[in-house]
Amino acid sequence: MSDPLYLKLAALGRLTEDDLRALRAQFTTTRDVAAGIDIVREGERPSTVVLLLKGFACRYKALPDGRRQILSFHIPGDILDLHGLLFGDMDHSVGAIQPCRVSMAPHDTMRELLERRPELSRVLWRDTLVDSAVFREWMVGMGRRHALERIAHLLCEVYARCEAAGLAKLGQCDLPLTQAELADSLGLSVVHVNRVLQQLRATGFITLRRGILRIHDWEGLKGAGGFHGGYLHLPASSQVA
Amino acid sequence: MSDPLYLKLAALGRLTEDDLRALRAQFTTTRDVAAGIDIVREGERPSTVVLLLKGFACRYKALPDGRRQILSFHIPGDILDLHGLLFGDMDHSVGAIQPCRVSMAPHDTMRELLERRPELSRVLWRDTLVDSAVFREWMVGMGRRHALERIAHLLCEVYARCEAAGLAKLGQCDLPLTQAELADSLGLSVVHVNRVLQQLRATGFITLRRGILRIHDWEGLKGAGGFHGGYLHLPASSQVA
DNA sequence: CGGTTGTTTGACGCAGTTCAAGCGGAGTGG
DNA sequence: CCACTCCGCTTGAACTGCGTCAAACAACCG
Repeated sequence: MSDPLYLKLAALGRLTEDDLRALRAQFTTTRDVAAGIDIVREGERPSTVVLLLKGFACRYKALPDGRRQILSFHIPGDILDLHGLLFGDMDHSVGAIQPCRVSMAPHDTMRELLERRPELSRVLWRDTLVDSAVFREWMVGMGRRHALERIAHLLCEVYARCEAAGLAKLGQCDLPLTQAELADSLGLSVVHVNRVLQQLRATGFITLRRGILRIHDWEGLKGAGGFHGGYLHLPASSQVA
Repeated sequence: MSDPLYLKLAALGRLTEDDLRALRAQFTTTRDVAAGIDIVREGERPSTVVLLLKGFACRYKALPDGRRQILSFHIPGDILDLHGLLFGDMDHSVGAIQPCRVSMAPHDTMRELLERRPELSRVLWRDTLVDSAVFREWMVGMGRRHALERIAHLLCEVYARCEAAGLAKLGQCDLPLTQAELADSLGLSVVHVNRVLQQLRATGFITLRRGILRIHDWEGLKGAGGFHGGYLHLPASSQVA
């Protein structure tokens, strides 16, 4: 089935067709969100779980003085606020980077469903653990990798995930991020991101224009970023790494 | 009950006495680990879940060239590798900072137990989500906070967690970390950590000697680190924040 | 075609790193 | 009980990766 949710969850456990359909059926309503608008906001107490159907989104936290840190990027098929389902409130925001289409499942029916289907619970739990693994890898980057390694690593990660989601082919995928957004996700300044991207282009590893990322030398880029994709727990079929 | 596991899990859901006892009973064997030794190692496929009973531990990832990033600190009551239970393999290591005592529960009986007790599953799921929330906060620190804010924030976090676990009193708790370990957790160099700690001492916020952290000005330290403890999801009773 | 948003460039400054050396306390062995 | 060693802490000086500021440029959009 081509539904992005199916593709993703299939990699995380042995769900029956029935489990999948039951879960998918929870997402009853649909909403479009314009670029730059928040899908879930810090401090809110959401009453639904949000599934991203179309577009790029990002998880972020803002400091009172305007600094902000992007915590993760999300692509179609990602569930955006399981945290809210388990805790009731959000300690961070999720914003639309492109115009996005999202779908909502009410918390109460969702909880009932998970109660009845332990394997479904486990798969969603694993999903949140993969998010954790990505957080950890980003921490390594921000704490211990130089700007160039950090950027190269991020590009590898995004590409690998897009490929697994069927959103990339032939070394090419969407990457609709401004350099400011890249900077906020990497803990760098816009100016520095700009200069390092030029380096990566000059080396011939990538081109990045108009929101399209082309990887010309996957091995080179992987090497530059020290990327090993195991932590993403992608299905073996699409193991670019 | 004074068991550190009970204290912790009680804050994460409405577990029955029975649930708690059943979970605790899973941890059948006990092992002592010397300081500096790994409790779980990256790449391993552990067959048990490890509960920390005594001592400080840290989660970390090492880069091939010797750089390393500490990802989180752990105190008694923390379960160290639920990731391994859900995925089978570890993408990072956990090491003992002090001499530690740990207890092990076999994966297979653990899985059975969770199958039978959905509320227990949910509580452990929440536990991993709190870890995630801490990761996110650390990312904000490493990406967007200056050294002084970062260190102050970490000290607040550790103290708040120790207090909730009954390991702190009167603004004082154990912090058996070398400055090298602090540096590796904050993405800084040892030298800089040293200098910034002196600043914090000079301001009168803290003293830190022989592994004992004394906080003299909680509000001041909180302010310096921009700390708000909500993300830790501690029980309201011990909400220092 | 003017306004807005994103990219690029240059010059300069600083927070934090690196290197190198000295210091102090704790453990060990003679 | 002292000498030796190891490890962690501290200091100073020089260096640099990256940030900041400021301005020009390019692309998009109504």
